[in-house]
Amino acid sequence: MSTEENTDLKTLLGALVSSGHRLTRLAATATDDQRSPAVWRTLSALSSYGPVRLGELARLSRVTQPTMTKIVRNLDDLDWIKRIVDVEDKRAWLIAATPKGLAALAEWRDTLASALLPHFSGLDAGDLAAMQRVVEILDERAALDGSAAFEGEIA
Amino acid sequence: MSTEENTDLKTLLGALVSSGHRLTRLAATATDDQRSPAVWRTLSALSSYGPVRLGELARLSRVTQPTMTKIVRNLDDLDWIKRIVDVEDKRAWLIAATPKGLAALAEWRDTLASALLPHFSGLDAGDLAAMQRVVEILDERAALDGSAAFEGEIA
DNA sequence: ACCATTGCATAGCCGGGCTATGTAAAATGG
DNA sequence: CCATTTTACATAGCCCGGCTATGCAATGGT
Repeated sequence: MSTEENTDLKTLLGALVSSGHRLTRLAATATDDQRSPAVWRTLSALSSYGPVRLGELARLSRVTQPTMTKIVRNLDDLDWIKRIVDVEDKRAWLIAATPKGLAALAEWRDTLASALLPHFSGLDAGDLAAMQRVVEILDERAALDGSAAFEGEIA
Repeated sequence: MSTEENTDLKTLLGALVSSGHRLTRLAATATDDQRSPAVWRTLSALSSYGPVRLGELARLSRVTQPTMTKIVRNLDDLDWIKRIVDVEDKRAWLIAATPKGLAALAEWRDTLASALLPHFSGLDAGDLAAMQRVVEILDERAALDGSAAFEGEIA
């Protein structure tokens, strides 16, 4: 991979992050959403990884443990997660999404996507394919396990 | 556009927003960044639109005016923006990015993108093209003017 | 048994979000 | 011209998600 290609990828990555920020605000204003990205991100992680320790959930979400403690307390109040005693370690909690939480996540996605639809009308099949591919790339590369595993393979 | 295609686009949009959240956290942890997405988003908007009123900047960024007042005060303290008296209206300020602010934005993008590169190694030209296209779509559709203009054209 | 490490909660701070309110300037209408 | 309404921004207060630092209890190692 030449320097020029690296520069192109670099430029793209910077632009992708910026565009993502913009999309985040669009998403926040497109619906009367009372919850933050952190809530959905956390529920999404629980949905993907199943019950995990609070500290591990923090790691997966790339936030510090006290931050995750706060988020989890919030989700607990909503009955969107439940705490499970980790029988192997009395210090630890396993955090699991409840059916109510998963339903809320699904509903959020649906409501949000519906609200965003008008902003993205008129895209052709090629555009959809591009979006699909980028989602795949991000899910693979921005996920902690995926990223770590990939680096392991290269190194 | 059939219902099925709408469903696919809906699913994609929801996934894209989620993936974007994940990328945001990756970006936040990939660098020792002391500034938030709001700072960069605002500087980026000023870079794109040139000097605008504080209220208009809030609108462009999809946040409320008091929020933007805070962000602008922050940027002002850093000498990354300057306030310009709007000669047409004594109540209003024009907010412009300073060269120092624009340099900081460019440096952030470079530093961030460099830090992200290892996570995204091994992508092929098709992947880059997909990312390029998605950035274009988001910039066009998530931007306030672009989105509004497009809706106007359809209606 | 003792000590270091680990897991989570708490404390404190900051900034970005919001709604509500206040002040001054500008626009509007009689 | 003047009273009223609207507009532009600042301030206040609240909440939440970030962080670092610290505390307490459990666990692991020697």
